[in-house]
Amino acid sequence: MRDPRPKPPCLIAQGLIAQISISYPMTKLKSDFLNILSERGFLHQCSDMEALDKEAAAGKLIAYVGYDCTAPSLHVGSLISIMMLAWLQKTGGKPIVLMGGGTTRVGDPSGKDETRQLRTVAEIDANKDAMKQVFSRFLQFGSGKTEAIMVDNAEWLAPLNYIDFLRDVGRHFSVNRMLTMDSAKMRLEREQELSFIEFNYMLLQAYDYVELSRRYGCNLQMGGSDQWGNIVTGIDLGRRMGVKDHLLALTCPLLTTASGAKMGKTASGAVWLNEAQLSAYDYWQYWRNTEDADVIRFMKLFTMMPTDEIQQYEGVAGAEINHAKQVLATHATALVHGRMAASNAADTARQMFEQGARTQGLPTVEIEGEKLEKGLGLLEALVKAGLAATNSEARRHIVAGGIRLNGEQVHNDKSVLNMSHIQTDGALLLSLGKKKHVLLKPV
RNA sequence: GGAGAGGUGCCCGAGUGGUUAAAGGGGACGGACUGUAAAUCCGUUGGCUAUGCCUACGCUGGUUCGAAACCAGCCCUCUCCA
Repeated sequence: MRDPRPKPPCLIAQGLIAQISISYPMTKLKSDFLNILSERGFLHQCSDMEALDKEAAAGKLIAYVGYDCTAPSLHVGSLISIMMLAWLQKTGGKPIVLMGGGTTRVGDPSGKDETRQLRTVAEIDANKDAMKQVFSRFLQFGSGKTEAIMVDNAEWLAPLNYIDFLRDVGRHFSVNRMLTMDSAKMRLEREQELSFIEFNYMLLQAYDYVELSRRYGCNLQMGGSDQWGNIVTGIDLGRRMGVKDHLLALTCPLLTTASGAKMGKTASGAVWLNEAQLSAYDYWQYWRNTEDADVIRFMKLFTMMPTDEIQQYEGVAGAEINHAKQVLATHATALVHGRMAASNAADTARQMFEQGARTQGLPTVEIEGEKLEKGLGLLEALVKAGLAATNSEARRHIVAGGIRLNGEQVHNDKSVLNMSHIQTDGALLLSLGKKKHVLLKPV
């Protein structure tokens, strides 16, 4: 689509985050919402900063973020947008959590190298149900003015009729323009396939925005910077389809660590928010291992710590930065798993790493007592504990000197575990490297 | 529909009949050093009941003592043409 409007003055080039604070010094922002977001480093691009500030100050923001149901849990990558919704609610706006029950059936090509396999509807629905729970930790749901609501775009997308949709919505889209958008351009440049179904994703997301605006008066869509194209397309579509509200777009930067790695990926996969996918202890560990250079930035983004408190940690080093990481981990974990779980994780880690003492708080795996009495091969035990994917991998870890049993390095890959290895706490401890520990408990 | 190029391990990418479980790089993991950080250095990186066996270079067959490599058919991607 052509955009007939002159570009809003605040529309900054991608990647030039710093410009926001230059062109919009904090004193000029009237709303708490934008002041907080700006101060904490959430802002990347905005379609009309002045209008957004005005609406926010007047308490008239109704904003949505869409989440596709591609996995049984959200992960750290989605956390930043959840935080934006939480801040919105705290500052008098109304958050809408949009579950992509419909759009996930199509698949978003944005930022993806290649087509992902289509998911079954049953899988999508199961994912959706599992994903929901985490939002209640961050948002107050209800029907009040600032209470959050959750909707599923399958509600209006699933019943769409193809011909009607083409005539009502499709005619507003220019393929010429769509091909120039980042999501499509990347595939085209890399000579990778972009299937028609994915190509349609943009239309559906644009239509979502229109529908949410009609149904709930939604006037702001937020998301990661990779969503910019989809979001402004929605704004455009809204104008063409006669939406009266002034629709707005706001994106946050796509986060990488100071050394350039994508946020939220570890060896064992994504950093999931649901306990079922990743224990609170491991979640705490993820944040504990933050790089020095990221601590302050992450405190601002992933905790609700007041900024003056965060400032105390600015520029610290050595033992102090280590302490700061613990504070970060505990605050971040408390948001997702609750205060209890967070402080338990912190205690467990303190005992394990600082005192070298094992505790019951470590991830625990149950094994058959009978098997242990007969003698359980170390390789099998490591696989059972989840410390190795296969016997061969377990063997390699042992040979490399990465495995410890009750704190003692093991060198023999033929070692056998039995009841004599059980310690007074009724379990035995297997460790991989310095950081991964699992208690094996006979049942 | 026609012509050409291509499909190799988690990713990129070399290999065009025989020590090829497949060079090199990236990533990841382990070790050393540290602060549970970063950087650096070293090692590992298909599976198994393991001096051997099985699986693997898009799929299916074929040629051969022997195939990722040669042949045929099919599938998929890209480029140009219609």
